[in-house]
Amino acid sequence: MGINAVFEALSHPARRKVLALLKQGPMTAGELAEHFAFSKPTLSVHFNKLKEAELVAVERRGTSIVYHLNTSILEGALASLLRLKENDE
Amino acid sequence: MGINAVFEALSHPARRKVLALLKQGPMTAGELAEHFAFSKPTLSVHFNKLKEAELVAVERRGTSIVYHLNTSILEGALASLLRLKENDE
DNA sequence: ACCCTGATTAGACATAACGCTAAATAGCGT
DNA sequence: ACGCTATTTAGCGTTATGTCTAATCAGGGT
Repeated sequence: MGINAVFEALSHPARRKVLALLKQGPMTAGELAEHFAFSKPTLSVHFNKLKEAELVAVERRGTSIVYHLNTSILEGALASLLRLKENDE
Repeated sequence: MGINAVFEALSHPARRKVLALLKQGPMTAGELAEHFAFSKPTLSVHFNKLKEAELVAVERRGTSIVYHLNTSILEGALASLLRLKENDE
């Protein structure tokens, strides 16, 4: 888990697009789905990978499920990439 | 290709480790291989994905092949992640 | 030309990813 | 309890990934 799951999750364009949409604010699974041509079950699997990587957090609201972006995990990935580029150490 | 190939390439721990090793300076395929338990053919496939993503550049030197880190592509990935986190747009 | 060393390609295999449709689940309202 | 809506899980087929061993290619030296 951890950083591996994060990079794995980031490696699919649809999942990065989900993150980009969630940057604007929380959205339900259905609202997110409107932005894709994929079936909802397919998207559900993508959501799940983002959740496993903790890139998104989930909140149930009535019959809907709201996804939130978790920026702190994104910062972890960012830091990891920075470490590959920087001169220190 | 482009950014997708870059994130794909980054999604495997061995490939990120290759990049980390190359950060210290260029290395031959054989030198890189000493740091892994994988067979050389397996590593060769990983090198190839890094090359396709242009995260590394290749230079033949006699009978050896020297791999160099390409930091500019890393910056592209960094910029892409930053765009997912920042407030502007 | 031959051989040695370094590296990749070919072939095989197991596992996982990705997409779908159809079925199951969870919560709300009546 | 029933039905409605929102979402996920199950099952399936196809394609891609990751690993290996064995074979091949490329360059240099004798």
